[in-house]
Amino acid sequence: MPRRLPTVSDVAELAGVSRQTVSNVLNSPAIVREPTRERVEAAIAELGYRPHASARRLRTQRASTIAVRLDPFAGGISGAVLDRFLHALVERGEQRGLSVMLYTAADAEDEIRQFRRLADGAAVDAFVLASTYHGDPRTEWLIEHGQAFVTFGRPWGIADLADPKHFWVDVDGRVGVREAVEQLRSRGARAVGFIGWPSGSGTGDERRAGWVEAMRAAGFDSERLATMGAAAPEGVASGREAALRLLAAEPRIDALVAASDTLALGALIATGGRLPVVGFDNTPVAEAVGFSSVDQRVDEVAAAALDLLEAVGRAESAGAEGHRLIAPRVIMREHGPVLDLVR
Amino acid sequence: MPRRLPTVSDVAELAGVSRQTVSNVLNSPAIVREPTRERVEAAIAELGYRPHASARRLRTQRASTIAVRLDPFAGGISGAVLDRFLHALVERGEQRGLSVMLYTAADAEDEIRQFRRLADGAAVDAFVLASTYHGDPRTEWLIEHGQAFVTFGRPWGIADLADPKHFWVDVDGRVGVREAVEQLRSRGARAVGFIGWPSGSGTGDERRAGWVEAMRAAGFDSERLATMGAAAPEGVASGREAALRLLAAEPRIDALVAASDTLALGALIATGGRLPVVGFDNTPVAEAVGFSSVDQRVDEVAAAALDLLEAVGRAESAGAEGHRLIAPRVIMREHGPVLDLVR
DNA sequence: TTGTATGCGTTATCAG
DNA sequence: CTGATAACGCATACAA
Repeated sequence: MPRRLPTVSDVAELAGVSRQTVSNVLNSPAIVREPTRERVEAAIAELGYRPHASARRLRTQRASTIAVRLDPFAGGISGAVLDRFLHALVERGEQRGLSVMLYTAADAEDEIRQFRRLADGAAVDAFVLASTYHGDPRTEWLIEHGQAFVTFGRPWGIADLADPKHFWVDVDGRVGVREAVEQLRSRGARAVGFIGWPSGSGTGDERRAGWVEAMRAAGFDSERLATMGAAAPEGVASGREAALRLLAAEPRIDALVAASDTLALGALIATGGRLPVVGFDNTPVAEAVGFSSVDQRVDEVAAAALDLLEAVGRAESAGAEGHRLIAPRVIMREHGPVLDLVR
Repeated sequence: MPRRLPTVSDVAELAGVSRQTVSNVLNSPAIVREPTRERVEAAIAELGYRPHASARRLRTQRASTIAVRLDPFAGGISGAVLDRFLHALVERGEQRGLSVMLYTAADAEDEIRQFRRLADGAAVDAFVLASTYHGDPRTEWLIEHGQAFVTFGRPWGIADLADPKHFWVDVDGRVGVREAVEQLRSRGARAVGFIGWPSGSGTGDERRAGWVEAMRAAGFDSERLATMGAAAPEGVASGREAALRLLAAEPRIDALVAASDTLALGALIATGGRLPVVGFDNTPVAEAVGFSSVDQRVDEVAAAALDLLEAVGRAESAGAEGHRLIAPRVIMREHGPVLDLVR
C-alpha cells in the first residue's frame, strides 16, 4: 500500500505555519526564526516528509540529474576503472543532491540521439562522457547545442585542450609513470624498462613520456632508452612477449613499468615475478595478484567532474579553469614469484 | 545557451489546436482525427518538442524510474555478470520508457536509508536488488513498506519462495549445469566431474544438484559420484587444487563442470587444457581464454524483471506468478592447451 | 472529436 | 520574519 506521501501542506498544518515557511526551512533555514524552525523540523521528522523530487524539478527547472553512458563491453580487465569511476560519481553526486541516470548507445550517432532524448525532455541537465577521441562528434554536438557536459579524459585535438567550452578532467599519466620509475629507483632498481602501447594513443604517449622524463633525469640518454622501451598492443600475452624481447635485448633491466595492468601481468609472467613490475589502473587483478600499480584516483576525478559541472552551471562567467588534471598515486606492493599463482 | 524548451502550448499554437489535443496525440493517438493528428505531429517535429519529464512525472505521480544499487566491489572476475545485467536493464527499460537511476550503499542498513530517501522523495517507483540472502532485512523492509521491488536471485528462505509479495527472477543453475553435462557427454565425454562451492550457498547447491541429476540419469550411482565432485571456495588457485585432487582420486574423469568461471579457469590450468571444462557465467575471461561456459542470459533476466515490475504496478490483482526462472544457455567452445596462454 | 478548467507539489514574488 | 498567490508543464474529468 504505497501510503500517500506527506506534502509541505501536511507539514505546515501539523506545525501550524504556512507552506511557504516550510519551504523556507528547507531551502533557506537562515531566514526563519529559531523556534519556528524547530517546530517545522519536528513536524518534518514526525511525518517523514521529503520534498517531492519531480515537483521540485519542475519548479526549479533543473533535473539535478546527470547522465552517464554505460558501455556495452563493461567487462575486461580495465573496464573496472570505469566501474569505479561510476561508483565514485554516484557517491559524490549524492552528497551534492545529484542523481546519476544511465543510458546506453550503440555508437556515436545513437548516443547523440540519446542526448536529444534526455536533454529535450529535461530529464537531465548534464552529461558525463567517459572517453573521447579526436574530432568526436558527440562533444561537437554538445557544444553546439549548449549542453552542459564534462569528459573524463582530455580532448586530444590540438586546439581543443584549451577550448573554454570543453570541460574535462583527466589523470596525469605522465606524472604517474614518472613517479613509478622514481619509486622503483629509490628502492634499488637502476635500469627501469617500459612497456607501452604503440604510439598514437594520446593516453599511451603521455605515459611513455613520463618514463622518458624520469629516466633522462636519472642520466640515461636517448640511445640507451631506445633499447629499454617496447611497444605492445593491449593483452596479457602481448605484454609477456614484449617483456621477453626487452630483457633479451637489454639484460641489465632490473625493473619494469607498463602502461596497463594487463601488460604488467604479462611482464610479470614473463619474468616469473623476479623483477619488480608496476602496472597502471590498479585494477582488482593487480590487487589480487599483488603487483604494484598506478592508481587513477577515480574518486578525485569524480569530485572534480562534479565541480566543473557546477561551474558550467554558473555560466561561463566564472573564468576559472575549465579542466583539471589529477595526479595519480603509485601503489607499491611487494610481490613474490608469480608462478606459484598460475601453476 | 540552453534555449527555452518548447511546451505543449507552443505546439498547440503552431498547430492551431488546443493544448489538450496535443496531449491526446501523445497519449491516446487513436481518439484524434487523422488530419489533426498529422498537423500536430508536424508541429512537434518542427519544434523538436518532447514532454517535460518532471512535469509528466508530477502529474502522473510515477517517477518512471527504477533504482539499482551499484556495488562498491564492481570488479572481480564475476562482477561482469552484474555489469551486463545492468546494461540490459537500462536498454530494456528505455524501450518501456523507464529510466535507471543508481545509488550506492555501504551495508544493508545504509541501503534501507537509501530506500527511504528515494521512495519518500518519489524519485523512484521501484527497486531492483541484485542479490539477496536469507532473512535479508532489505526485502523485509521493502515488503513492510509496500515498496515495489524485484530481486535478481530467488529468496532462499523456505517460505519466501512462494511469498506472493516477493517478486523475483532467477537463472535456473540446475538446468544449466545439467545441460552442460549432457552436452559434454554428447560430445564423447563419459565421466564428468564437478567442482562447486562448499555447500550452504543456495546458488551453488542448485548448480551441484544439476550435475548430480544429469550424472544419475547417465547411470552413475551415489557412491561413484562421491569421488567425482569436489568443493572449493571461489578462486583460481582453489579451483586448480580441487581439480588436481579430483583427478588424483578418480583418473577416469574426462571432463569437468565448474560452478563458476573462476573455478573453471583453475581447473583448466590444472589440466593444462587437455580436458574439456565448462564454467558458469560466460564472463569475458571465458570468452578470452576460450573455454565453454553457461551463460546466464542477463538480457532475458532484465526483461523478466521489468515484466514483473509492471505486474506489481497493476496491483496484486494479477494473480500471475510473482517470479520467473530463466533457463540459461550453454556456450560450447573448443579450447586448445591452455599453457600457451599463461606461460 | 475538441476545448476549458483544475490540480499534481514545489518555490518565487511580493505584500503584510 | 511570515503568509497569500501565482506559475512551472502536463494530463484528466468534464463540458461543448
